[in-house]
Amino acid sequence: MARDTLSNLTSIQERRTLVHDVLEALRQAIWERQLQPGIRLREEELAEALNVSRGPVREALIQLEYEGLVIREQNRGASVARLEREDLDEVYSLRMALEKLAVQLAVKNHNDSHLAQMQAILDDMRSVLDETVTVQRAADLDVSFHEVVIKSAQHKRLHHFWSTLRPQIYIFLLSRNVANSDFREYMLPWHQDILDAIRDRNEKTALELIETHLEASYTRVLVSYEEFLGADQS
Amino acid sequence: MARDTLSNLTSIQERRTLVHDVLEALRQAIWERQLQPGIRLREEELAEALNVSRGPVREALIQLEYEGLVIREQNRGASVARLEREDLDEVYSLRMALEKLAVQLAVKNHNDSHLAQMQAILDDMRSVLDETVTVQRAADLDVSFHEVVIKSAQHKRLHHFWSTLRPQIYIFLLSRNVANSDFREYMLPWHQDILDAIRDRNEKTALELIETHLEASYTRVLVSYEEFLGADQS
DNA sequence: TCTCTCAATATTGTATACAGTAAACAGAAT
DNA sequence: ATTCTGTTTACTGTATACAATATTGAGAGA
Repeated sequence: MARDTLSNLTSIQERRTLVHDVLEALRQAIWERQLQPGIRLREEELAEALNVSRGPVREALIQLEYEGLVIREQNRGASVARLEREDLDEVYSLRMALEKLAVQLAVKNHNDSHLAQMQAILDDMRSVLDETVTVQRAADLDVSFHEVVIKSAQHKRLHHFWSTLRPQIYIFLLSRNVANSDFREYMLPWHQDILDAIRDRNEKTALELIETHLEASYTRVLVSYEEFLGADQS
Repeated sequence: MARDTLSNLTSIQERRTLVHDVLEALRQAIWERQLQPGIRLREEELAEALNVSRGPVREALIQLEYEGLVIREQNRGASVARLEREDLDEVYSLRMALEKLAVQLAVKNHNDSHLAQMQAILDDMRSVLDETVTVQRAADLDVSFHEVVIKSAQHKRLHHFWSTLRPQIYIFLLSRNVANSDFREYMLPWHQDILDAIRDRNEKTALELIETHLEASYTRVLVSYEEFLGADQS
């Protein structure tokens, strides 16, 4: 069989494990607030609900603890993490440190594929300019752009650390009340500038941009997340 | 019963789980190179050797994967990670980013206990000035000083991330050929300066010091670790 | 009424047993 | 000889069963 025929086949979806499925289900449920902060996550209960055994559930909970979505205590089980204002501060300060390193490396190490991926996300943002868009969609676009920046740094550990932060970043972004003006005035131009600076290998500008951009993002999210926390109490 | 009576009791050693014991055993074995890079880590084999079941071993391997000491592949099991020169670069660049953030926060958030802990470690370093000292001991002192700096930042996630890096940092430090001159010319004065800057809340100096110090540490470790890798091949 | 003790219960920690996957090998076909 | 193919084998992935721990609540004593 000819080589090119083979390479035209869409690659087989890699075999997934139950841990993976459980992880996705739980993350999703936490993001959608079906599983609210503080709620206990009993291994057996989850296992029954998801039609798996305790093993995969347990491993998923371990992973979720790493991601900061779940708290586990010795002999006392797991519960959905309550993310307070201080957690927002921690996540964003760490994110800042990681992404600053990332753009510095991205300027040197990016390749055309990375640039294309970033551009594709920007195009997606542009295409939804005139539609009303869900918070999830907005958060997806935002997070995925930054993930490509991280990837273009070509630094395995950096990517891994950042990925660990991602689910929490996502939670905070979900508190925003997105409007179309967000995309027009904020998401699109900033990200475009960052992409340009990386493409032009302009380290200084890229650094300044990511710093200002993340500061601004933090300020906005701080407002909406505190609102959310306040509304939650009453 | 009086309050002070209670507070005088040394706190009960928290109940440890088998995962914890397995983790320590495996980390130690990897550090001591009893388990060499590339060697396969079969769950059942380890379980038998350590007299536990596969469950705790499996969880320990997951944790060790996070720490970068072990590689796990779908359906193909785990093996001891080979840390190459690029891994050294990754670990140190990340470490730099994290510790820079740490000292910035430490300057603001440290308390007297942290300063005392740092001073105690410096005293330990001073006390071994005239003895011959093992690499392990030198690495312990070095790493533990930096850990206190991280702790004094009072940033849970930062500490957690750094702790994940620690076992790898330790591996690299173990490649050094420590001499007493190291302590006299290098470990003691630099760490003392960093402590002073943190105590004096001098952010700028603290930042410059940690940066120069880690650069210097990287340069030294790079030499000894490449030597080690070279010797290993032949 | 309050505190203490002790059993009952619920839930995690651990062990064992079974199922599924992938590498390794031997034999057949070319 | 070499490539293919089926079978074996060794392991991880998953399920179930048992042990240990921590919380709860009821009853006894002050």
